[in-house]
Amino acid sequence: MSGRQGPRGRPQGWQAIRDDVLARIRAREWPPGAPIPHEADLAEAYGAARATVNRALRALAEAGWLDRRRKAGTRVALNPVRRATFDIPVIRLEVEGRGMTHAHRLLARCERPATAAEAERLALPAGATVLALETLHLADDRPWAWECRIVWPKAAPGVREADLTAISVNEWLVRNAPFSHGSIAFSAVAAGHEAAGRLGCAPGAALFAIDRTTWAGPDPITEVRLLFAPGHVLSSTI
Amino acid sequence: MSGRQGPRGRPQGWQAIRDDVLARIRAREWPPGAPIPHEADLAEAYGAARATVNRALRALAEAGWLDRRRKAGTRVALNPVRRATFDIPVIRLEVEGRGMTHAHRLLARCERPATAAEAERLALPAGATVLALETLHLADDRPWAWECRIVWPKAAPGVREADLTAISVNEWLVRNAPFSHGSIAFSAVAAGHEAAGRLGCAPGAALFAIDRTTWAGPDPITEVRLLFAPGHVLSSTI
DNA sequence: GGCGTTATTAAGTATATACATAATATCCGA
DNA sequence: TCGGATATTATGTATATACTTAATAACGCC
Repeated sequence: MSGRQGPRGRPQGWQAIRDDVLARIRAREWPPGAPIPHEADLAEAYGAARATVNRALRALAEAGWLDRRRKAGTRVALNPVRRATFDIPVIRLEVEGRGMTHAHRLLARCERPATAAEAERLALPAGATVLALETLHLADDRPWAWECRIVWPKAAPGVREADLTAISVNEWLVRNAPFSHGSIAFSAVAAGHEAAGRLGCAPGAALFAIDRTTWAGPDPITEVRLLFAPGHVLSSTI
Repeated sequence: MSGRQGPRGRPQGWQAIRDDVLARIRAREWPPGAPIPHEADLAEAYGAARATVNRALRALAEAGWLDRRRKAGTRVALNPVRRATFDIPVIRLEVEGRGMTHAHRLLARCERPATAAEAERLALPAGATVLALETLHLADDRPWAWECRIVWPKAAPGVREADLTAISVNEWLVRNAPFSHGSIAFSAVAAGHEAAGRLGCAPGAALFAIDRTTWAGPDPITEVRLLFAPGHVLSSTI
């Protein structure tokens, strides 16, 4: 949490109000569940306009510290749900961001009809053909992540023609097939024989997995499972 | 992405501007890296005040779609970094949210000097005494997560006296020792013998792990490792 | 007392205006 | 031509004002 800095490194303006309110919440001056003064009162107390106070309180509400409802007023959140946010960049950038060099190999590429399960999950029309791709991402020439993906070419025009050995599907899609929404799930899975072979680890090793599905409006673009080499850690600050 | 709804379910006001700008970005009318019109121009184009346009563009910048810099103007983000945000509630609420009943058992509790590694990680004073706790969380009477935690009582006054069999440490800390910041990391680890025993799974099974450290200003509050029973999935929408 | 209508309230949004700030662009002198 | 001072510019923030909206509270009727 930062902001415009005043003479002694303290934020000014709405960020100062935000920080002061947060300090009072932390100090239990306004305990969880308790209502805090109205915007108008706070505005007067801080000698600021209501819009400025609104900006500060809105920021705290977005961060999960306050619950705000029209007419009901503003209350300190009862269950201080903390949000962890993870940036999900292109794999290449993730690797390079750790000071390693990235490379990828397109291990397999074929067009085939979607399986029943895939068609179900992605709401694909019956008998739809998908592009199935298998990519190995390398960091400093060592296996980093194994990517198994299906793409629905209808929702990603141009994939068929793209040279996916030069640019990874991952990156191609990010740049050429913007999605409107999707889901992401993290889990831990035991390496199967195939994964173990790809990633150069023992079968049964604990692997970090990311499953992601993305959509462009009503159309599914892609579904992917990423299995990372053992030891992978996804971290963030809260 | 939602907002105030107009007659046909379409957002109004600044959210309409946000959605329109986003649509143009998606349609490549403003391709990645390209500058978009100035706030003042957009305001005129949309027939709105600059503050309203500002609100819309700020929202898109926070979501990672735009890069904004004073004087330099506003550009479509070159690397559309998508952010996944996870709510990190109290474990009890997470379990109950899935329609199961939560219970916990305090397996161990002792006060001991911090190990060298712990003191290092948490910047504890030499020879500091920490409270070490081991808790098993149950969902519908089946193991859900195994929690190994150390707490620095100095930064969490009252923990020593708290009845941690009635309320889990997890929840006690959330309610009584608000933190200012911290770190969180997700990974996959193989179950050791102890974890396997606690969670009722085979040794070597792939477990989803969350490591978290929280601070109250300069003081470390707690460090915890959560190992979830096999099959645990952390999901979110993006 | 129970229930539906109305009044009130506090947040949400929109606007015009003004000034601040951080980059960039320009200019000018050595 | 280089480097530093200066002007310019787009965003960032603050303000007063006004109106909207959702939810609660009050009211009055039956």
